[in-house]
Amino acid sequence: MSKWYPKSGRVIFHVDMNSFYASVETAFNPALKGKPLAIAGNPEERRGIVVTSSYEARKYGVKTTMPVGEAKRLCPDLIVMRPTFERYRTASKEMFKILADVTDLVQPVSIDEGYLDITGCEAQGSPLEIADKIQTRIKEELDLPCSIGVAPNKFLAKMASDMKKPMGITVLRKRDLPKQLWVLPIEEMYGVGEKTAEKLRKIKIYTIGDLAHHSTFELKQLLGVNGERLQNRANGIDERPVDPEAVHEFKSIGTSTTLAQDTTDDIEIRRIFRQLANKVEARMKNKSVVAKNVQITIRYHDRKTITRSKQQLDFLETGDDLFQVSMQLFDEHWNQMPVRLLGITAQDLAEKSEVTQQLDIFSYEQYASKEKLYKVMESLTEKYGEDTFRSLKNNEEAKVTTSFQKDFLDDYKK
DNA sequence: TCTGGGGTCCTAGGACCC
DNA sequence: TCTGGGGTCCTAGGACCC
Repeated sequence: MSKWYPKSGRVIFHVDMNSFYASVETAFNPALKGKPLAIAGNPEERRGIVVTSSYEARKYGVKTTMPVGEAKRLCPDLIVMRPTFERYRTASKEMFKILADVTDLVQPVSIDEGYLDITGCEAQGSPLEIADKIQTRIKEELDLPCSIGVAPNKFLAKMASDMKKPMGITVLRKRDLPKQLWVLPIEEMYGVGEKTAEKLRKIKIYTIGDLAHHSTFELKQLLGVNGERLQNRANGIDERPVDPEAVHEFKSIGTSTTLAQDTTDDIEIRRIFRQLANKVEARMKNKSVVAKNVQITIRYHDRKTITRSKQQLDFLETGDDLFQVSMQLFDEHWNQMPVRLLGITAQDLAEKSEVTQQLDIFSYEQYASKEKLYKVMESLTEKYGEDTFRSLKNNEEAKVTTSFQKDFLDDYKK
């Protein structure tokens, strides 16, 4: 084994693209190079917040989620562009192709970042050499900057990639924690947001080091299971594997829109729900999934936001179904106040193929008689118990169903 | 200058069953 | 006669991340 690799444990990379949208636009149009650039929505439609900005713009104090008006005040020469997601998706695919050349153990976590587990890649060089090769290729082939964190686990790799930007490579080993990690203010820790930082400061935790050394009992009381998890991470403990399959295991598909103007108009609201339903349908079709639960989101004039959801008896897949359920939820729960945002989310998703197969088993057309179907259902209950039988009907154990079908059901079929 | 849109995970209460 | 404790499902909301 190469002397560069630890004798035990893993070597994890976190690759983080620097100001991704802005960088892609600049690669696409080099005339933008060196200019203060912000990618943002349209202020006329009340979508005018900065999504990403170039480093030149950041020098002026331009930040993500800042309203465009404010950003322009801070930086009068700011170039503001609408996002072009197709471009970002293309660039993202190319970037992940380069990562896949190093190892199969790549876990994309968003359009512009991912983890790699390069344990056992000695043949390709030391971790630093591999990181450098990745960074150089992404720069030369795609003209895009990235930062890479190199560490024994995901959390440390994530924190490390954040330490030198743009175009940094940072190694963070266990022995580096006191000097590199523990000195950071608590709000810079991944997983600690505004609310948690506030709670932690109240018990005199100001740095990641303070968190690492605090009473675990008190942290659990304050933050539940998250307290212990955050403390473990602060101590450099994080066993989560790099999972290349995780990207396929999505749990919901949703879309929402902020209205150009608040409204109480029934017709307008129906029209918007219709559009949202169609959009969700298209994305569900694209992934070949169906949904057992539908959730709507209503944000009112005062930004107060409610969600309402309903579990369905059957799996839903058409835009019509989504629209009907959404309108029903809306009519039941809308308080008649002006609406700012509306959304639909399909939840409890299942593969369409599995559900279809599952439905087959319980649809009696394929059996010689109704009695035979009943017999099958009885046997299923006997074999698996009532709870499992219910699960089968709910398609939670399609695999059991499949094996059952093989050694049992055939006898009863036509 | 007023705060987008896409997600995940966790918590907590009530219903219901055993 | 009015009472335990455990487990799961459903619903709503909150925190966090990019």
